[in-house]
Amino acid sequence: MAEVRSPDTRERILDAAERLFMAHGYEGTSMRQITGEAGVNLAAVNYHLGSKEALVQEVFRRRLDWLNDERMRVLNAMEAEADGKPLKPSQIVDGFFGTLLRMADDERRGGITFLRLLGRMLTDPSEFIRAFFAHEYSEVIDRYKEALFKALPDVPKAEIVWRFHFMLGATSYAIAGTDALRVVTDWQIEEADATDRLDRLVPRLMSFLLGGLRAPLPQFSDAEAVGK
Amino acid sequence: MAEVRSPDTRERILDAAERLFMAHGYEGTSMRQITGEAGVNLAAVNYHLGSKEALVQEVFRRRLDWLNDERMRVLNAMEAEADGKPLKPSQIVDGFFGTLLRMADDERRGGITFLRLLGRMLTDPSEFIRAFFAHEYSEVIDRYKEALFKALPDVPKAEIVWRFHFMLGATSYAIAGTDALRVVTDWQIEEADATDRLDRLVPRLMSFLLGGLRAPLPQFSDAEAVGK
DNA sequence: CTATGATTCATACGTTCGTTTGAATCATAG
DNA sequence: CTATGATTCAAACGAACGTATGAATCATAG
Repeated sequence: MAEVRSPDTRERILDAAERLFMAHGYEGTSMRQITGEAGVNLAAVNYHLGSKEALVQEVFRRRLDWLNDERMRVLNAMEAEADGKPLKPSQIVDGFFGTLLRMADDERRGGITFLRLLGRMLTDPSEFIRAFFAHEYSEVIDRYKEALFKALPDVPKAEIVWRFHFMLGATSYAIAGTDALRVVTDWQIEEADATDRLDRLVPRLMSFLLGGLRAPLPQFSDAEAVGK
Repeated sequence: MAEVRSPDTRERILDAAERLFMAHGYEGTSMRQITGEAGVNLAAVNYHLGSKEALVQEVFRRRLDWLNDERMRVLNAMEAEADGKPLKPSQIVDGFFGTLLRMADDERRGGITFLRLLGRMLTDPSEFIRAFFAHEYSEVIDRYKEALFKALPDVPKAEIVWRFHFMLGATSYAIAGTDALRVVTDWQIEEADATDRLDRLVPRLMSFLLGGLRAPLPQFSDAEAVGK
């Protein structure tokens, strides 16, 4: 009885799917494109993965399992070192977002391709993709929120949850890097290389996130009188 | 010779497409779904709009034209009032993002449905959609960036451009409102109504954006220390 | 009224989609 | 060697896709 050994066909499918889903989205990528780019037979996806839905879930799972384990490991280590005292907000933000962003330099973990894929898919409309993320992320999100509650005891919990949401948005949009609105313009030479660009992004994004997290609490104008 | 009168068929198609693109994305929505929901014949889309690509562009154009005109109008009014002096960053942020967010209450402008559609589509991978946004937005983006440069003369321009990018990301993710990671949890009662939720979001988001915009400049680890 | 052009309609075209099938090929155990 | 199960392969399936066609229907001008 031969055992389920599965050569690199499966991995080549996942790699090709990762690239193509990043470039064209889930619905915009066909099985024929994937198997063509991977250099395998069309039927190989259904044989090794089962279906297109199972494929995209596996594309994320093989990266997110490591990422969220690492986030947990980092948080546990920081909390052990702090010995019961609250962590600094910057530590927590770095543990969650910094750990993600450092994946860009690690080609074994998908590198920048996976980061951009994740940034785009977090707002993907497909119901089963949203449900998958919610399940995959709930534990680590809860732990980091608790750490922030403890680090910022004077800020209402609801406020922290909102700001966590905003930080996620700024990060996922930044790493998606679509430049949909061509925000980065001519006189910014750069655009050298995607990885290189991310090196310069990370410290800037972290400053922005911390600035937003520690911003003064909003003033609610009575009767919702708009602004100003 | 009868003139091109076009009853409300065209509008009903655009309304249905707006809802369905918001819920299922561009590639995930079929012409048959759209015409079914609109209660019109399948061929009506190609007759009134030409093609699916032209349809989605018109869905955005009928809202974005007004939005970006309004943003221009607000900025011009503020600058006229300031009489050459720099504006306050909070004014500029409110002019750009506040004007967008206030569309949520204006059902004639698409309301929250259009806001969520826009938030999701800004990271859509389709090439022609990105090109469309870049063209549609470039003028107003440039004007607001210039206003920020003037308002924050001590901050390097590149830094402001990055932070504009981050603000866009936080905003589009927030209004997309997918809750992909179920950030808003149980003990937050709410979830009453989508519009109601947005009322509470706006002041919080504005505080966050301003906090991020005015955050201390990032410290670059030596080697390649870029700006500052 | 009739005539004209705008709009709607049922239907079909050709293509591409995700998936399945069954035979061919490969690797390994006995 | 043969036997067995894992893997690959070419081919096809039915369904759904975006689009096009030409006749029917409608509104209005003369």
